[in-house]
Amino acid sequence: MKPSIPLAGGTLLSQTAEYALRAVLFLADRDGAPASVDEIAARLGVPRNYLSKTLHRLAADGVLVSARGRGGGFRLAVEPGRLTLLRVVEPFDRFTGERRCLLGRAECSDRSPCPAHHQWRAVSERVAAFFRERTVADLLREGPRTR
Amino acid sequence: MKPSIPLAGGTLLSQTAEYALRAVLFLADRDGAPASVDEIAARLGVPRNYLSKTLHRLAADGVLVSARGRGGGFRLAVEPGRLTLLRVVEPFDRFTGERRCLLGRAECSDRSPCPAHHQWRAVSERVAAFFRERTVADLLREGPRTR
DNA sequence: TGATATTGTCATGAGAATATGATTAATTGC
DNA sequence: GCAATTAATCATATTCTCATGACAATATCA
Repeated sequence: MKPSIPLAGGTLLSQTAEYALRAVLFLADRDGAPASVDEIAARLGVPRNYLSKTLHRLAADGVLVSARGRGGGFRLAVEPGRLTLLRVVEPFDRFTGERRCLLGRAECSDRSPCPAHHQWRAVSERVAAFFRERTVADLLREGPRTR
Repeated sequence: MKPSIPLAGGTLLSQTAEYALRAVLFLADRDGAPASVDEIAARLGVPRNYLSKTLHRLAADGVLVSARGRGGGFRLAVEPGRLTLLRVVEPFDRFTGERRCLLGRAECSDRSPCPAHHQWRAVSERVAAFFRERTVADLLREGPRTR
């Protein structure tokens, strides 16, 4: 298996979700022109058949469109500016907003929080919001928008 | 295996690291008095032998102190105010600061960034900073400090 | 010394994530 | 219709995570 190449964001994304995101960004850069799995896999340096399944899944979810035969391949099914990162990533990594209480309290919610609740919530919500709100176009646009 | 109970931080921590963190928080609350694996496992509702290995690892890393025999158990080896979350979590989840370029650019660094670089860095660095800078005491202290 | 409590270690297993290779199915161009 | 191209699928392998159960090692107490 892959030895220990660090994931793109620490522990933020599984390998599969990272492949998906990178493939989508690659396709978004080509603006409409379809690319074959072979080409994408070679460009990204990821295993071909594994990527194939991943892309197939994205197509099933309406993120990509696939076409067989000559001149076929994959292309975006959604305009980059309307495609959130969450849509790309959620078929592979479950990004439930749910959190479990770190202190193991039976009762731990926004209304009756344990001491760690708000701090913990703040970080994980920040990450969730990033994927929920940023679009593929945002990532390709230079502006930092570091918020 | 565990079916689909959401992890404590979305995808931020592995199950193992979450066990470790919760155990450490539990111990920090007891202020010095050692607790046995049996007790901790029962309280947290996590598998006993698995937790045992996890705690052993923390002891080997100097985060906990273990003692066998009657009256033994585990206790913190470090004052909660000086124990960062990173020290608790890093034996299990690699939290390297490294990131891989999402666009697959050969050259992608802070100095010559791809368009996605800064935005991606901002999120993952936010998470890394949380673990690096917050201490166990911080999590037990009520204050939101939501920064 | 012997009973008991406790951590430490080992063997093993199920299941998920990741990966590879071979084959099948659909589409296009000639 | 035939060859080429390309996605889709299938079978299988490898490695990692999470977990369980048994037992060994060590410390305490009476």
